[in-house]
Amino acid sequence: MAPTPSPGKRRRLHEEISGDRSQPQAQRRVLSQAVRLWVLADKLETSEIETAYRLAQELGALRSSDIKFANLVLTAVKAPKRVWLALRREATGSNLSDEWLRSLNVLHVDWLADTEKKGIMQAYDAYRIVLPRDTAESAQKASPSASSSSIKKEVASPSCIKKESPSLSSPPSSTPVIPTSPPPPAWTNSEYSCQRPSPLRSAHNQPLVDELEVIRKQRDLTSQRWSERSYSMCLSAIKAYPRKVCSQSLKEVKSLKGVGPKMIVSIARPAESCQFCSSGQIVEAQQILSDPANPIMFSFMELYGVGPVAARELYEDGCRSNADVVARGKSLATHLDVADCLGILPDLKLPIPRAEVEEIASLLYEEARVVLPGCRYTICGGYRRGKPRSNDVDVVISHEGNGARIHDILDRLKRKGIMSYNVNVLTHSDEARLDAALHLNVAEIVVLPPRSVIVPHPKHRRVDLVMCPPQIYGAAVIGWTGAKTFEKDIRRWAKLKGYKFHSTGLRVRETGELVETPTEEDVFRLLGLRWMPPEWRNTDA
DNA sequence: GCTAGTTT
DNA sequence: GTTTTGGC
DNA sequence: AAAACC
Repeated sequence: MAPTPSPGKRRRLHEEISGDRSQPQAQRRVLSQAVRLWVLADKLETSEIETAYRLAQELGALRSSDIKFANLVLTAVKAPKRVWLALRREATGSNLSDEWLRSLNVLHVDWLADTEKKGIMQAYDAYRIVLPRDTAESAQKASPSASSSSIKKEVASPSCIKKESPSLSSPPSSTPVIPTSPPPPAWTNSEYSCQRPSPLRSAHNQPLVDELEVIRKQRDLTSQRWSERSYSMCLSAIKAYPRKVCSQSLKEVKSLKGVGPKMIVSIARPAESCQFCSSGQIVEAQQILSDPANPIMFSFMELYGVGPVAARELYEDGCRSNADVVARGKSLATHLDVADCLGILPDLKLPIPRAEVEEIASLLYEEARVVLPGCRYTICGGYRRGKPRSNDVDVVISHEGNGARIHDILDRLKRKGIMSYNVNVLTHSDEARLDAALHLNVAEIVVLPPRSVIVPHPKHRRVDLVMCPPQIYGAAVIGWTGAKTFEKDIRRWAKLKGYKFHSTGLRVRETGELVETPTEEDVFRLLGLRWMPPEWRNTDA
């Protein structure tokens, strides 16, 4: 069996990496901290090695104190065999396996010089030193095509994309989006994503959006908050851009709000040719994915209750798969019992089809209407934005000034065996002194729907049940519909207009006075925003 | 019961 | 050059 | 990382 690469210590994030991180901030960040460099000493003077490290750090990369923390190796040696022997020599002290060594990108030192000279991270391929393989190893190299192609097939078959449109007939053409009553406003180059329509998938630039998303996730993983925000904004600007990003449109792309100089360097060379168009890839995104640690930590972050810090910790603890996480036996979502948490974790990762979202929502409504006669409900979240499959179910229910009844609803759901876990109940009585009746309550629960035609194989599903009075219903529905960047921008926009926007209501900034918003349209009108149908709020990748 | 940090 | 970036 | 502000 192929031994897993002495998985133990791949690296421990930035701690072991002596990168003078106070310094490279304002620098030309041609490289990023995703590059952890180690230089092979052979054929280099001590001073040359030092210069290389210094240059790499100046360009924004990290200097690795030991090969075991690196993901990029530079060498002046060109003979693959010699490089391979030197690497094995270096690796013996750290007990690194051959397989581990092969996961490194080994490049000629010219890569660094050229990267500096051209002012943009150069693609690896032209500089790569392909490590030789001895015959014993080459046997196991041939096989994995079978498994990888089957995975690819599953990913590449999003026939799901336009599968079920809920009520209306299928769209005529172009974008796989559920038709909506009013057409969205025309595209504008705005700093605020809430002012322009964002489709589920970009008709012209989705591959580019996906590349940017890789970098965004890496910034998230490494808790670089503002950089992550910048990539979110850039990505949503390009997602909404109604033309293809190419050398012809480059001039206009450069003028897009949220697409600054660094992003332009990533997307297109300073010259009029376009890096992305020619190679189909952004070098840094490929670099991030080429380190096997990153996809693993990204997948941990998809688990309910795991954020950047926990993902990094899991990896450090030696976890490499979902099964490892469960086997580790530590609770993740802090409000769930360890056994419960680990038991339902696999289920919670599975996407929920639209029909099941609707089924679960009506189950909740059946109980809610008994407790709160005449209540209304709206299914929000990704479902409302037209996503073919959702990660969870968000339902906003109106109540006539009696949010305390949320516990009655939960009791009923529990008695019927629909609610399997109560994760958390937030009774958010924001500014309670000012508006005693205006409560917004959120129940974060896990539901196991009964078997039915629509749900032939019931799974545990995450459900957010939101209850609010009619006066803030519009704000709550906007707040729980998303997407994330849309929410952030509508709040920034509201600030600009002298309001404070929150899912618990729209308020005048100065006085804190509540402005009633029974419908979403009220919020848009009061903020001076054109109506944006939910299907066009897909600002995130 | 508090604070700090993390996650939703 | 400094501040803000959603706001709990 | 970008943009608005000063």
